[in-house]
Amino acid sequence: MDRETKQTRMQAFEAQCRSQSVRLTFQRRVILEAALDLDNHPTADRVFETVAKRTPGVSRTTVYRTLETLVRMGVITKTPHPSSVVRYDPRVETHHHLICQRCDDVIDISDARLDALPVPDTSDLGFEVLDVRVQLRGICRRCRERKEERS
Amino acid sequence: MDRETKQTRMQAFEAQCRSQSVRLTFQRRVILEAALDLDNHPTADRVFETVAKRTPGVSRTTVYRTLETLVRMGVITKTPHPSSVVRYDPRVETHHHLICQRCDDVIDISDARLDALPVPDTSDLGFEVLDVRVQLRGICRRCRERKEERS
DNA sequence: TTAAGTGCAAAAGCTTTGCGGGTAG
DNA sequence: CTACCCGCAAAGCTTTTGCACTTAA
Repeated sequence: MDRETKQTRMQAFEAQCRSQSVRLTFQRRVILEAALDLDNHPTADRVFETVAKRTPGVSRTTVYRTLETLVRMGVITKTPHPSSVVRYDPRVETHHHLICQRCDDVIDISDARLDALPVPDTSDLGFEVLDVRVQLRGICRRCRERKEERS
Repeated sequence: MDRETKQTRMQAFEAQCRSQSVRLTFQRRVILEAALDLDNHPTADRVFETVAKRTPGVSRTTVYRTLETLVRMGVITKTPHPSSVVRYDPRVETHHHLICQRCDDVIDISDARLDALPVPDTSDLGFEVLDVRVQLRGICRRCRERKEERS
């Protein structure tokens, strides 16, 4: 994420902490900074490693707890992923995913046409739709090349 | 899943086992049957419980291993889910999801208009798209009712 | 000052692995 | 017959919890 966007996001977070009386601690700032720097849907552990490199002493537990706090605040999100590890996503704006069926890798893409999809009516289910995202499921380049090798 | 569809699926599985020389064991049949009977993206553990009720003696390990085998064969899929537990899905045809941002619940929906979405061009990324699915992210009925209570 | 947050250690899930015995083809 | 599969027990990861100490407001 570019420096300017990141700075804006950090300021928004700080403002939100003040307005919601969530304590603005050193750890929370560092953890959010690390999350904003990681693309590709980092796990809590990857965020922990990044934080640990920059400022040793922050505990793994705090990283786990803080990421959940940030999700509840709406500052980051959890992203659906086929795997037994929670994935976080610092991108909060609408975007879409390529999902490899073979290696479970998830790649971000942007596509204006997909952003403009009409929202189907789900009022009969009582579900309030806030955001529409598309998954393109298939086989990624690496897996395709590997498959061709074998044949 | 209705009896007829299930029977067709079981027969297709058996045929695939023969053609790919995958051993057709008692356990594999029972585990696939249980998975086909479970909606709502069962975890391996839920499949295990269902199998255990019907035919005690099948081990949890075998359920974990077999579900992975079925995924590799393309008989079932893993479905992306925001949580630290793998979710399987017996539905292999295109369908879409409502994802609740508050409780992480994932609800299946069918929508012909969404099925017909144009496939964006991903050839520059070397990604081969096989299927397009949509996530409608928002708040489910139960969480909305709970929120209103609080206010 | 004090309620909220943190670190540590330990517990609690979920999933995988190694291995001896069993079985489908 | 024999390569593949199963069950068991144990290990390996990821995530959560309880509690005493620290700190932002």
